[in-house]
Amino acid sequence: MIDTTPAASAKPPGARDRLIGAAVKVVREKGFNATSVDELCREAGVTKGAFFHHFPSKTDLGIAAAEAWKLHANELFGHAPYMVHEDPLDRFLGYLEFRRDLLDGPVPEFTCLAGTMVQESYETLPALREACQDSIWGHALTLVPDIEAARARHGIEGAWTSDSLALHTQAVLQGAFILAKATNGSQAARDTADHLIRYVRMLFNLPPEKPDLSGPIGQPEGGNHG
Amino acid sequence: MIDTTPAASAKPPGARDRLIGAAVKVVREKGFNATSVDELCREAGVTKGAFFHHFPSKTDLGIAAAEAWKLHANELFGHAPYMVHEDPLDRFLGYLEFRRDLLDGPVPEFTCLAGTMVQESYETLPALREACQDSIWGHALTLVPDIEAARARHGIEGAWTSDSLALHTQAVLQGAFILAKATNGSQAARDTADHLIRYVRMLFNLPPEKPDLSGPIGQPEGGNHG
DNA sequence: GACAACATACCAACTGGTCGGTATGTTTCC
DNA sequence: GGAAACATACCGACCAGTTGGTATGTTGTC
Repeated sequence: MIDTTPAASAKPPGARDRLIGAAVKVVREKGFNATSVDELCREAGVTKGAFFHHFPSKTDLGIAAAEAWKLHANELFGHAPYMVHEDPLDRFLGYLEFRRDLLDGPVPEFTCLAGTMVQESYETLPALREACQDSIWGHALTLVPDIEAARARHGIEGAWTSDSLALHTQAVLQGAFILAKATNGSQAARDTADHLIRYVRMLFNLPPEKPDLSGPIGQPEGGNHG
Repeated sequence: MIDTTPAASAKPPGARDRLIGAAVKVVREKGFNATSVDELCREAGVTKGAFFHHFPSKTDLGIAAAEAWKLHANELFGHAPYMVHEDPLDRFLGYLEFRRDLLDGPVPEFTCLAGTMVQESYETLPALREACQDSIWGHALTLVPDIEAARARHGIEGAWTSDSLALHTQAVLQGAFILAKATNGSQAARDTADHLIRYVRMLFNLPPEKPDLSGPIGQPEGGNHG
Protein backbone atom coordinates (compact mmCIF):
# COMPACT_ATOMS: atom_id res chain seq x y z
CA MET A 1 0.00 0.00 0.00
CA ILE A 2 2.37 2.66 1.12
CA ASP A 3 5.32 2.67 -1.19
CA THR A 4 8.29 4.57 0.10
CA THR A 5 10.62 3.49 -2.64
CA PRO A 6 11.45 5.99 -5.36
CA ALA A 7 9.03 4.83 -8.02
CA ALA A 8 10.63 2.29 -10.29
CA SER A 9 13.12 0.92 -7.82
CA ALA A 10 13.32 -2.73 -8.74
CA LYS A 11 14.98 -4.42 -5.80
CA PRO A 12 12.80 -5.48 -2.87
CA PRO A 13 12.51 -3.10 0.08
CA GLY A 14 15.09 -3.52 2.81
CA ALA A 15 14.53 -3.71 6.52
CA ARG A 16 14.24 0.03 6.91
CA ASP A 17 11.39 0.43 4.45
CA ARG A 18 9.62 -2.65 5.73
CA LEU A 19 9.79 -1.29 9.27
CA ILE A 20 8.30 2.02 8.16
CA GLY A 21 5.53 0.16 6.38
CA ALA A 22 4.87 -1.92 9.46
CA ALA A 23 4.75 1.19 11.62
CA VAL A 24 2.24 2.88 9.34
CA LYS A 25 0.01 -0.16 9.49
CA VAL A 26 0.21 -1.21 13.11
CA VAL A 27 0.40 2.22 14.74
CA ARG A 28 -2.78 3.25 12.96
CA GLU A 29 -4.50 0.24 14.46
CA LYS A 30 -3.21 0.27 17.99
CA GLY A 31 -1.55 3.61 18.57
CA PHE A 32 2.12 4.37 19.01
CA ASN A 33 2.63 3.46 22.64
CA ALA A 34 0.66 0.24 22.43
CA THR A 35 2.82 -0.96 19.55
CA SER A 36 5.96 -2.70 20.73
CA VAL A 37 9.24 -2.84 18.91
CA ASP A 38 8.99 -6.62 18.87
CA GLU A 39 5.64 -6.45 17.15
CA LEU A 40 6.95 -4.04 14.54
CA CYS A 41 9.86 -6.39 13.89
CA ARG A 42 7.53 -9.36 13.59
CA GLU A 43 5.27 -7.47 11.18
CA ALA A 44 8.23 -6.36 9.08
CA GLY A 45 9.91 -9.79 9.17
CA VAL A 46 13.02 -8.28 10.69
CA THR A 47 15.04 -8.84 13.81
CA LYS A 48 15.45 -6.43 16.65
CA GLY A 49 19.06 -5.92 15.78
CA ALA A 50 18.06 -4.67 12.35
CA PHE A 51 15.56 -2.32 13.94
CA PHE A 52 18.14 -0.57 16.07
CA HIS A 53 20.64 -0.62 13.28
CA HIS A 54 18.36 1.60 11.20
CA PHE A 55 16.65 3.61 13.95
CA PRO A 56 18.25 4.87 17.16
CA SER A 57 14.95 4.48 18.99
CA LYS A 58 11.33 3.57 18.54
CA THR A 59 10.52 7.28 18.48
CA ASP A 60 12.81 7.73 15.50
CA LEU A 61 10.89 5.13 13.56
CA GLY A 62 7.72 7.07 14.38
CA ILE A 63 9.32 10.20 13.00
CA ALA A 64 10.39 8.42 9.83
CA ALA A 65 6.90 6.98 9.46
CA ALA A 66 5.33 10.45 9.79
CA GLU A 67 7.60 11.71 7.06
CA ALA A 68 6.78 8.77 4.81
CA TRP A 69 3.11 9.33 5.54
CA LYS A 70 3.29 12.90 4.28
CA LEU A 71 5.04 11.85 1.08
CA HIS A 72 2.50 9.09 0.58
CA ALA A 73 -0.45 11.45 1.04
CA ASN A 74 0.90 14.11 -1.27
CA GLU A 75 1.67 11.48 -3.88
CA LEU A 76 -1.82 9.97 -3.60
CA PHE A 77 -3.78 13.22 -3.67
CA GLY A 78 -1.47 15.03 -6.02
CA HIS A 79 -2.23 12.50 -8.75
CA ALA A 80 -5.87 11.76 -8.00
CA PRO A 81 -8.42 11.92 -10.84
CA TYR A 82 -9.97 15.24 -9.80
CA MET A 83 -6.66 16.98 -10.41
CA VAL A 84 -7.47 17.13 -14.12
CA HIS A 85 -10.09 19.84 -13.53
CA GLU A 86 -9.15 23.18 -14.98
CA ASP A 87 -10.94 25.30 -12.37
CA PRO A 88 -9.03 25.29 -9.06
CA LEU A 89 -12.34 25.29 -7.21
CA ASP A 90 -13.27 22.07 -8.95
CA ARG A 91 -9.97 20.59 -7.86
CA PHE A 92 -10.51 21.67 -4.26
CA LEU A 93 -14.05 20.32 -4.15
CA GLY A 94 -12.87 17.20 -5.94
CA TYR A 95 -10.32 16.70 -3.21
CA LEU A 96 -12.98 16.98 -0.51
CA GLU A 97 -15.33 14.60 -2.28
CA PHE A 98 -12.49 12.17 -2.83
CA ARG A 99 -11.62 12.28 0.86
CA ARG A 100 -15.24 11.65 1.74
CA ASP A 101 -15.39 8.72 -0.64
CA LEU A 102 -12.30 7.26 0.99
CA LEU A 103 -14.29 6.91 4.21
CA ASP A 104 -15.35 3.41 3.36
CA GLY A 105 -14.02 0.09 4.36
CA PRO A 106 -12.34 -0.72 7.65
CA VAL A 107 -11.61 2.19 9.97
CA PRO A 108 -7.85 1.55 10.34
CA GLU A 109 -7.42 1.93 6.59
CA PHE A 110 -8.61 5.51 6.18
CA THR A 111 -7.40 7.14 9.39
CA CYS A 112 -4.39 9.41 9.68
CA LEU A 113 -1.11 8.20 11.11
CA ALA A 114 0.08 11.66 12.13
CA GLY A 115 -3.20 12.54 13.82
CA THR A 116 -3.05 9.31 15.77
CA MET A 117 0.53 9.70 16.88
CA VAL A 118 0.37 13.36 17.83
CA GLN A 119 -2.18 12.66 20.54
CA GLU A 120 0.23 10.33 22.24
CA SER A 121 3.35 12.38 21.75
CA TYR A 122 2.56 16.07 22.04
CA GLU A 123 3.51 16.37 25.70
CA THR A 124 6.06 13.61 25.97
CA LEU A 125 7.98 13.27 22.69
CA PRO A 126 8.62 16.72 21.21
CA ALA A 127 10.51 15.43 18.19
CA LEU A 128 7.65 13.14 17.21
CA ARG A 129 5.11 15.89 17.82
CA GLU A 130 7.01 18.13 15.46
CA ALA A 131 7.21 15.41 12.81
CA CYS A 132 3.44 14.97 13.05
CA GLN A 133 2.86 18.68 12.72
CA ASP A 134 5.11 18.72 9.68
CA SER A 135 3.19 15.80 8.20
CA ILE A 136 -0.23 17.41 8.70
CA TRP A 137 0.79 20.91 7.71
CA GLY A 138 2.86 19.65 4.80
CA HIS A 139 -0.22 18.04 3.34
CA ALA A 140 -2.66 20.83 4.22
CA LEU A 141 -0.52 23.48 2.60
CA THR A 142 -0.65 21.69 -0.75
CA LEU A 143 -4.28 22.82 -0.89
CA VAL A 144 -3.55 26.51 -0.43
CA PRO A 145 -2.62 27.42 -4.01
CA ASP A 146 -5.88 26.00 -5.36
CA ILE A 147 -7.91 27.73 -2.66
CA GLU A 148 -6.18 31.01 -3.36
CA ALA A 149 -6.69 30.66 -7.09
CA ALA A 150 -10.32 29.67 -6.58
CA ARG A 151 -10.94 32.77 -4.49
CA ALA A 152 -9.38 34.96 -7.12
CA ARG A 153 -11.16 33.36 -10.03
CA HIS A 154 -14.59 33.42 -8.38
CA GLY A 155 -14.16 36.75 -6.65
CA ILE A 156 -14.67 35.47 -3.11
CA GLU A 157 -13.84 37.83 -0.27
CA GLY A 158 -14.73 36.67 3.24
CA ALA A 159 -12.86 37.29 6.48
CA TRP A 160 -10.86 34.06 6.30
CA THR A 161 -7.48 33.07 4.99
CA SER A 162 -6.80 30.28 2.55
CA ASP A 163 -4.31 28.80 4.98
CA SER A 164 -6.91 28.59 7.72
CA LEU A 165 -9.43 26.96 5.39
CA ALA A 166 -6.87 24.39 4.30
CA LEU A 167 -6.14 23.57 7.92
CA HIS A 168 -9.85 23.54 8.71
CA THR A 169 -10.40 20.80 6.14
CA GLN A 170 -7.75 18.74 7.87
CA ALA A 171 -9.27 19.42 11.27
CA VAL A 172 -12.70 18.28 10.10
CA LEU A 173 -11.22 15.11 8.64
CA GLN A 174 -9.26 14.42 11.81
CA GLY A 175 -12.45 14.89 13.81
CA ALA A 176 -14.28 12.61 11.41
CA PHE A 177 -11.69 9.92 12.07
CA ILE A 178 -12.32 10.20 15.79
CA LEU A 179 -16.05 9.78 15.29
CA ALA A 180 -15.34 6.77 13.11
CA LYS A 181 -13.09 5.23 15.71
CA ALA A 182 -15.62 5.88 18.45
CA THR A 183 -18.34 4.05 16.54
CA ASN A 184 -16.18 1.54 14.74
CA GLY A 185 -17.99 2.64 11.62
CA SER A 186 -17.80 5.42 9.09
CA GLN A 187 -21.31 6.83 8.82
CA ALA A 188 -20.73 9.70 11.24
CA ALA A 189 -17.46 10.49 9.50
CA ARG A 190 -19.18 10.70 6.11
CA ASP A 191 -21.87 12.95 7.56
CA THR A 192 -19.30 15.35 8.91
CA ALA A 193 -17.46 15.34 5.57
CA ASP A 194 -20.78 16.26 3.96
CA HIS A 195 -21.04 19.24 6.29
CA LEU A 196 -17.54 20.30 5.32
CA ILE A 197 -18.36 20.12 1.64
CA ARG A 198 -21.58 22.05 2.23
CA TYR A 199 -19.58 24.72 4.05
CA VAL A 200 -17.01 25.12 1.30
CA ARG A 201 -19.71 25.31 -1.35
CA MET A 202 -21.44 28.04 0.64
CA LEU A 203 -18.19 29.94 0.98
CA PHE A 204 -17.90 29.90 -2.80
CA ASN A 205 -21.58 30.68 -3.43
CA LEU A 206 -22.35 27.30 -4.93
CA PRO A 207 -25.66 25.50 -4.43
CA PRO A 208 -25.64 22.43 -2.19
CA GLU A 209 -24.59 19.12 -3.68
CA LYS A 210 -27.31 17.13 -5.34
CA PRO A 211 -27.90 13.98 -3.34
CA ASP A 212 -26.69 11.58 -6.01
CA LEU A 213 -27.27 12.75 -9.58
CA SER A 214 -24.40 13.90 -11.71
CA GLY A 215 -24.02 17.45 -10.46
CA PRO A 216 -22.44 20.50 -12.07
CA ILE A 217 -19.00 19.31 -11.14
CA GLY A 218 -19.36 15.61 -11.72
CA GLN A 219 -18.90 13.02 -9.05
CA PRO A 220 -15.54 11.23 -8.94
CA GLU A 221 -17.53 8.08 -8.34
CA GLY A 222 -15.78 5.08 -9.83
CA GLY A 223 -12.57 7.04 -9.87
CA ASN A 224 -10.12 4.30 -9.12
CA HIS A 225 -6.66 5.45 -8.39
CA GLY A 226 -4.02 2.89 -9.32
CA MET B 1 -10.17 21.56 38.48
CA ILE B 2 -12.53 18.79 37.47
CA ASP B 3 -14.85 18.16 40.35
CA THR B 4 -16.44 14.78 40.27
CA THR B 5 -18.14 15.11 43.63
CA PRO B 6 -21.85 15.83 43.65
CA ALA B 7 -21.66 19.55 44.37
CA ALA B 8 -22.20 20.11 48.07
CA SER B 9 -20.67 16.88 49.26
CA ALA B 10 -18.88 17.84 52.44
CA LYS B 11 -16.45 15.03 53.11
CA PRO B 12 -13.23 14.91 51.10
CA PRO B 13 -13.21 12.71 48.03
CA GLY B 14 -12.16 9.09 48.53
CA ALA B 15 -9.62 7.11 46.63
CA ARG B 16 -12.04 6.28 43.83
CA ASP B 17 -12.85 9.87 42.99
CA ARG B 18 -9.26 10.96 43.34
CA LEU B 19 -8.20 8.23 40.93
CA ILE B 20 -10.79 9.35 38.41
CA GLY B 21 -9.58 12.91 38.74
CA ALA B 22 -5.99 11.80 38.29
CA ALA B 23 -6.93 9.81 35.20
CA VAL B 24 -8.72 12.79 33.66
CA LYS B 25 -5.68 14.95 34.22
CA VAL B 26 -2.80 12.65 33.36
CA VAL B 27 -4.40 10.75 30.48
CA ARG B 28 -5.17 14.00 28.72
CA GLU B 29 -1.51 14.90 28.94
CA LYS B 30 0.15 11.64 28.06
CA GLY B 31 -2.50 9.36 26.64
CA PHE B 32 -3.99 6.23 28.13
CA ASN B 33 -1.30 3.69 27.35
CA ALA B 34 1.58 5.92 28.38
CA THR B 35 -0.01 6.50 31.77
CA SER B 36 0.94 3.79 34.24
CA VAL B 37 -1.12 2.61 37.16
CA ASP B 38 1.69 3.61 39.49
CA GLU B 39 1.65 7.15 38.17
CA LEU B 40 -2.11 7.39 38.59
CA CYS B 41 -1.75 6.20 42.16
CA ARG B 42 1.00 8.72 42.83
CA GLU B 43 -1.05 11.54 41.34
CA ALA B 44 -4.09 10.55 43.37
CA GLY B 45 -2.13 10.01 46.56
CA VAL B 46 -3.31 6.44 46.77
CA THR B 47 -1.68 3.04 46.92
CA LYS B 48 -1.90 0.33 44.35
CA GLY B 49 -4.02 -1.77 46.66
CA ALA B 50 -6.62 0.97 46.77
CA PHE B 51 -6.54 1.20 42.98
CA PHE B 52 -7.40 -2.44 42.44
CA HIS B 53 -9.85 -2.37 45.28
CA HIS B 54 -11.96 0.15 43.37
CA PHE B 55 -11.23 -0.85 39.78
CA PRO B 56 -10.79 -4.36 38.44
CA SER B 57 -8.32 -3.09 35.84
CA LYS B 58 -6.73 0.03 34.43
CA THR B 59 -9.21 -0.13 31.58
CA ASP B 60 -12.08 0.05 34.04
CA LEU B 61 -10.68 3.28 35.45
CA GLY B 62 -10.56 4.63 31.90
CA ILE B 63 -14.21 3.72 31.46
CA ALA B 64 -15.16 5.40 34.73
CA ALA B 65 -13.17 8.48 33.73
CA ALA B 66 -14.98 8.68 30.39
CA GLU B 67 -18.30 8.53 32.21
CA ALA B 68 -17.23 11.22 34.68
CA TRP B 69 -16.01 13.30 31.78
CA LYS B 70 -19.42 13.24 30.12
CA LEU B 71 -21.15 14.28 33.36
CA HIS B 72 -18.60 17.03 33.87
CA ALA B 73 -19.08 18.40 30.34
CA ASN B 74 -22.84 18.36 30.49
CA GLU B 75 -22.76 20.04 33.89
CA LEU B 76 -20.36 22.71 32.65
CA PHE B 77 -22.09 23.53 29.38
CA GLY B 78 -25.60 23.00 30.71
CA HIS B 79 -25.12 25.85 33.16
CA ALA B 80 -22.93 28.18 31.10
CA PRO B 81 -23.93 31.86 30.81
CA TYR B 82 -25.20 31.64 27.23
CA MET B 83 -27.92 29.25 28.36
CA VAL B 84 -30.03 32.20 29.50
CA HIS B 85 -30.78 33.17 25.88
CA GLU B 86 -34.38 32.73 24.96
CA ASP B 87 -33.76 31.93 21.28
CA PRO B 88 -32.41 28.37 20.91
CA LEU B 89 -30.22 29.57 18.04
CA ASP B 90 -28.59 32.06 20.40
CA ARG B 91 -27.95 29.25 22.84
CA PHE B 92 -26.40 27.08 20.14
CA LEU B 93 -24.20 29.88 18.85
CA GLY B 94 -23.39 30.84 22.42
CA TYR B 95 -22.21 27.29 23.00
CA LEU B 96 -19.93 27.41 19.97
CA GLU B 97 -18.47 30.77 20.93
CA PHE B 98 -17.96 29.54 24.47
CA ARG B 99 -16.11 26.50 23.20
CA ARG B 100 -13.94 28.68 21.03
CA ASP B 101 -13.16 30.94 23.96
CA LEU B 102 -12.15 27.93 25.99
CA LEU B 103 -9.31 27.35 23.53
CA ASP B 104 -6.93 29.43 25.58
CA GLY B 105 -4.31 28.49 28.05
CA PRO B 106 -2.31 25.27 28.04
CA VAL B 107 -3.30 22.63 25.53
CA PRO B 108 -3.85 19.78 28.02
CA GLU B 109 -6.51 21.83 29.78
CA PHE B 110 -8.95 22.21 26.94
CA THR B 111 -8.64 18.92 25.11
CA CYS B 112 -11.10 16.04 25.31
CA LEU B 113 -10.43 12.96 27.39
CA ALA B 114 -12.75 10.73 25.39
CA GLY B 115 -11.31 11.84 22.06
CA THR B 116 -7.84 11.11 23.33
CA MET B 117 -8.63 7.69 24.71
CA VAL B 118 -10.68 6.43 21.80
CA GLN B 119 -7.69 6.65 19.46
CA GLU B 120 -5.77 4.27 21.64
CA SER B 121 -8.60 1.88 22.40
CA TYR B 122 -10.85 1.53 19.37
CA GLU B 123 -9.19 -1.59 18.06
CA THR B 124 -7.86 -3.08 21.25
CA LEU B 125 -10.20 -2.26 24.16
CA PRO B 126 -13.81 -2.46 22.98
CA ALA B 127 -15.31 -1.61 26.36
CA LEU B 128 -13.28 1.59 26.60
CA ARG B 129 -14.09 2.47 23.00
CA GLU B 130 -17.77 2.16 23.78
CA ALA B 131 -17.42 4.32 26.89
CA CYS B 132 -15.72 6.99 24.81
CA GLN B 133 -18.45 6.86 22.20
CA ASP B 134 -21.03 7.20 24.94
CA SER B 135 -19.17 10.17 26.37
CA ILE B 136 -18.91 12.00 23.04
CA TRP B 137 -22.39 11.18 21.84
CA GLY B 138 -23.89 11.82 25.25
CA HIS B 139 -22.60 15.34 25.12
CA ALA B 140 -23.29 15.99 21.44
CA LEU B 141 -26.90 14.93 21.75
CA THR B 142 -27.56 17.58 24.39
CA LEU B 143 -27.26 20.09 21.54
CA VAL B 144 -29.91 18.49 19.37
CA PRO B 145 -33.05 19.96 21.00
CA ASP B 146 -31.75 23.50 20.59
CA ILE B 147 -30.71 22.88 17.00
CA GLU B 148 -34.10 21.39 16.24
CA ALA B 149 -35.92 24.27 17.88
CA ALA B 150 -33.69 26.79 16.12
CA ARG B 151 -34.50 25.25 12.75
CA ALA B 152 -38.21 25.36 13.49
CA ARG B 153 -38.18 28.89 14.82
CA HIS B 154 -36.11 30.29 11.95
CA GLY B 155 -37.65 28.19 9.23
CA ILE B 156 -34.44 26.51 8.12
CA GLU B 157 -34.70 23.57 5.75
CA GLY B 158 -31.45 22.20 4.34
CA ALA B 159 -30.58 18.60 3.53
CA TRP B 160 -28.99 17.89 6.93
CA THR B 161 -30.19 16.47 10.22
CA SER B 162 -29.81 18.15 13.58
CA ASP B 163 -28.09 15.05 14.89
CA SER B 164 -25.45 15.22 12.21
CA LEU B 165 -24.83 18.91 12.84
CA ALA B 166 -24.44 18.30 16.57
CA LEU B 167 -21.92 15.57 15.83
CA HIS B 168 -20.20 17.77 13.27
CA THR B 169 -19.56 20.40 15.93
CA GLN B 170 -17.89 17.77 18.06
CA ALA B 171 -15.86 16.52 15.13
CA VAL B 172 -14.58 20.01 14.36
CA LEU B 173 -13.65 20.54 17.99
CA GLN B 174 -11.87 17.18 18.12
CA GLY B 175 -9.99 18.12 14.99
CA ALA B 176 -9.15 21.49 16.50
CA PHE B 177 -7.65 19.71 19.49
CA ILE B 178 -5.42 17.69 17.19
CA LEU B 179 -4.18 20.83 15.46
CA ALA B 180 -3.53 22.38 18.86
CA LYS B 181 -1.60 19.33 20.01
CA ALA B 182 0.39 19.26 16.79
CA THR B 183 1.49 22.87 17.23
CA ASN B 184 1.54 22.99 21.00
CA GLY B 185 -0.53 26.13 20.66
CA SER B 186 -4.14 27.07 20.13
CA GLN B 187 -4.16 29.50 17.23
CA ALA B 188 -4.99 26.92 14.60
CA ALA B 189 -7.70 25.52 16.86
CA ARG B 190 -9.32 28.93 17.25
CA ASP B 191 -9.21 29.48 13.52
CA THR B 192 -11.01 26.22 12.86
CA ALA B 193 -13.59 27.06 15.52
CA ASP B 194 -14.15 30.34 13.68
CA HIS B 195 -14.84 28.38 10.50
CA LEU B 196 -17.33 26.25 12.37
CA ILE B 197 -19.16 29.29 13.68
CA ARG B 198 -19.16 30.85 10.23
CA TYR B 199 -20.67 27.67 8.82
CA VAL B 200 -23.45 27.50 11.40
CA ARG B 201 -24.29 31.15 10.89
CA MET B 202 -24.53 30.55 7.15
CA LEU B 203 -26.79 27.56 7.71
CA PHE B 204 -29.11 29.82 9.66
CA ASN B 205 -28.85 32.76 7.24
CA LEU B 206 -27.01 34.99 9.68
CA PRO B 207 -24.29 37.46 8.62
CA PRO B 208 -20.74 36.60 9.61
CA GLU B 209 -19.53 37.51 13.07
CA LYS B 210 -18.07 40.98 13.47
CA PRO B 211 -14.31 40.43 13.71
CA ASP B 212 -13.97 42.05 17.11
CA LEU B 213 -13.60 45.78 17.48
CA SER B 214 -10.75 47.98 16.40
CA GLY B 215 -8.52 46.76 13.62
CA PRO B 216 -9.16 45.52 10.10
CA ILE B 217 -9.52 41.84 10.86
CA GLY B 218 -7.74 41.82 14.13
CA GLN B 219 -5.71 38.74 14.92
CA PRO B 220 -6.90 37.23 18.17
CA GLU B 221 -3.32 36.94 19.31
CA GLY B 222 -2.91 38.17 22.86
CA GLY B 223 -6.56 37.36 23.31
CA ASN B 224 -8.33 39.89 25.44
CA HIS B 225 -10.94 37.48 26.65
CA GLY B 226 -11.18 37.37 30.43
C1' DG C 1 43.20 -7.82 -10.62
C1' DA C 2 44.26 -9.16 -6.09
C1' DC C 3 44.01 -8.14 -1.47
C1' DA C 4 43.78 -5.43 2.63
C1' DA C 5 40.92 -2.01 4.99
C1' DC C 6 36.77 -0.43 5.93
C1' DA C 7 31.51 0.15 5.81
C1' DT C 8 26.88 -1.46 5.77
C1' DA C 9 23.19 -4.61 6.83
C1' DC C 10 21.66 -7.68 9.57
C1' DC C 11 21.21 -11.24 13.44
C1' DA C 12 20.28 -14.11 18.18
C1' DA C 13 20.69 -13.67 22.86
C1' DC C 14 20.50 -10.92 26.60
C1' DT C 15 19.71 -6.99 30.29
C1' DG C 16 17.87 -3.82 33.57
C1' DG C 17 13.83 -1.97 34.46
C1' DT C 18 8.79 -1.24 34.22
C1' DC C 19 4.35 -3.00 33.45
C1' DG C 20 -0.50 -4.47 35.06
C1' DG C 21 -2.08 -7.21 38.42
C1' DT C 22 -2.21 -10.21 42.97
C1' DA C 23 -1.75 -11.92 47.75
C1' DT C 24 -2.02 -10.72 52.11
C1' DG C 25 -2.08 -7.76 55.60
C1' DT C 26 -3.96 -3.46 58.53
C1' DT C 27 -7.13 0.26 59.54
C1' DT C 28 -11.66 2.58 59.64
C1' DC C 29 -16.37 2.81 60.26
C1' DC C 30 -20.99 1.29 61.48
C1' DG D 1 -17.04 -7.90 65.04
C1' DG D 2 -17.61 -7.79 60.35
C1' DA D 3 -17.24 -5.65 56.11
C1' DA D 4 -15.50 -2.07 53.32
C1' DA D 5 -11.45 0.85 52.56
C1' DC D 6 -7.09 1.06 52.28
C1' DA D 7 -1.72 -0.36 52.55
C1' DT D 8 2.61 -3.34 51.74
C1' DA D 9 5.11 -6.51 49.37
C1' DC D 10 5.62 -8.96 45.61
C1' DC D 11 5.12 -11.59 40.89
C1' DG D 12 5.68 -13.05 36.05
C1' DA D 13 5.45 -10.93 31.63
C1' DC D 14 6.92 -7.72 28.75
C1' DC D 15 9.30 -3.55 27.52
C1' DA D 16 12.95 -0.65 24.86
C1' DG D 17 17.37 -0.93 24.14
C1' DT D 18 22.40 -3.38 24.17
C1' DT D 19 25.81 -6.68 23.16
C1' DG D 20 28.97 -9.08 20.42
C1' DG D 21 28.95 -11.02 16.43
C1' DT D 22 28.50 -12.55 10.92
C1' DA D 23 27.76 -11.88 5.98
C1' DT D 24 28.21 -9.02 2.26
C1' DG D 25 29.53 -5.26 -0.19
C1' DT D 26 32.75 -1.12 -1.40
C1' DT D 27 36.99 1.29 -1.77
C1' DG D 28 41.78 2.20 -1.98
C1' DT D 29 46.47 0.54 -3.13
C1' DC D 30 50.09 -1.77 -5.50
